[in-house]
Amino acid sequence: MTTQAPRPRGRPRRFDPDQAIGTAQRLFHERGYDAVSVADLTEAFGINPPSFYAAFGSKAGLFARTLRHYTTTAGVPLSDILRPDRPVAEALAVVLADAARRYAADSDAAGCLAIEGARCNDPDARKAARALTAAGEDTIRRFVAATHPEAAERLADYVVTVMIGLSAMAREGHSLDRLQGVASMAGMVLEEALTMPGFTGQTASG
Amino acid sequence: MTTQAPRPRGRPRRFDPDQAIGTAQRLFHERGYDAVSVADLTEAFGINPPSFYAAFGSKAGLFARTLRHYTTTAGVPLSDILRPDRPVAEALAVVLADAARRYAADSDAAGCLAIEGARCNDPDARKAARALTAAGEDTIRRFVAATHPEAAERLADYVVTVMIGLSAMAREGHSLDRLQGVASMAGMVLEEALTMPGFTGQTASG
DNA sequence: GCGCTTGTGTAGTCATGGTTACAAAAAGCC
DNA sequence: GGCTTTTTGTAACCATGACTACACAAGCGC
Repeated sequence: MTTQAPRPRGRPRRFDPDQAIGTAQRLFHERGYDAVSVADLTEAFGINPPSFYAAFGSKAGLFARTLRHYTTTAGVPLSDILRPDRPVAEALAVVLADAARRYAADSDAAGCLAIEGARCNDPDARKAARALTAAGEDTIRRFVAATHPEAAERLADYVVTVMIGLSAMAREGHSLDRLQGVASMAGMVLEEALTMPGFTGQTASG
Repeated sequence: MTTQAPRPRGRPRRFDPDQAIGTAQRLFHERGYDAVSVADLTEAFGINPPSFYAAFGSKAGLFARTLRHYTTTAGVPLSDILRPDRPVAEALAVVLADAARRYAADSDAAGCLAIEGARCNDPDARKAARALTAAGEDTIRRFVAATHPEAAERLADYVVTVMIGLSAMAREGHSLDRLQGVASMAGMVLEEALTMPGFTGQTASG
């Protein structure tokens, strides 16, 4: 239902940028940002470099658009899971379980596109990916802070750390079962950590 | 005290390979394998490419030697911590706490060289790094299996996942305090997971 | 000193990878 | 049908990066 105005004007495009973004998402997810070259992309799209740059500006630009599409499509739906009325520990456990499931769902495109993209070697692409992961971290922290302000940073740090680890383990080829095992183990500590008074980080200092 | 035999034979080296490995370790740890070029290395060593290749064979070869040096120098000493007579949960918690401390100790060289190296784009370098991380994972799994065979894989997966996450968080610049907070939180679940009967991975399947 | 061995310096090769100049093509507008 | 607009295809450019050919230098054994 993309409203398709009368007709743009000049020579019509020989390819569909939206469809290309889907192809790009698959390639970036399978091989990682750095390992996908512009040549790979143009070949997969069936176009030549000038069309690529006219449509997307740069490889990092395409990646930014791809990330936007990914979050609304295949990423962990944090805003849906972290409803304000939901028990905090339970909701966070669901986030971890959902991440495990999604990251291992497609063994050819394992892990989280944003988390993995945040570690690539291109500054622009990295920045785009980090913006997404930072937004996710903020969402988690604010969700916890609404009811447990003092535990928010710690719990958000923990959940994000485990998610990053899960994404890496998924990319190493670990099975869904093993990821789910880690996620469920990680979830067990959430309740306890919430109700722990004065838990401000020095418990392991001895 | 490196026994310095009579004299090697031909023209003497203008540089010390062992010292170069120390320099390489710093560079690789600071910037990551991919982001360090052979030109960077030769410049840092004060030599030219032919000397580099004569001494180390390839960039990945140097990295392999650097990793060996790293494990005996700055890596988490798993074999020392995971003594067979030690309570399992306590020992694993120490591993996590030690990782947090080490990964955040030097903000210019954050995270674990082996864990991060295992995600680089060069197949040979990746293989060398993965051999190390796999050995570490095996050490953890066998340590747990000695007393809790059924929990070994799950606990090893969990500890490794958190360590990978901690390394990533350290590289994002998170403070020592925050990493220690995550590590101590992650450590809280270990005891419970050990004593949980029939905990074989299906708890989150509903 | 002469040959042998080994390391060094100069100056490259070769591939890859992101990006672009330029002219031709394909449509709309009038 | 000409003018304008936008996209396309060919063919590059330019930088980087891993690696090497080759001749010379510097030590040892004799």
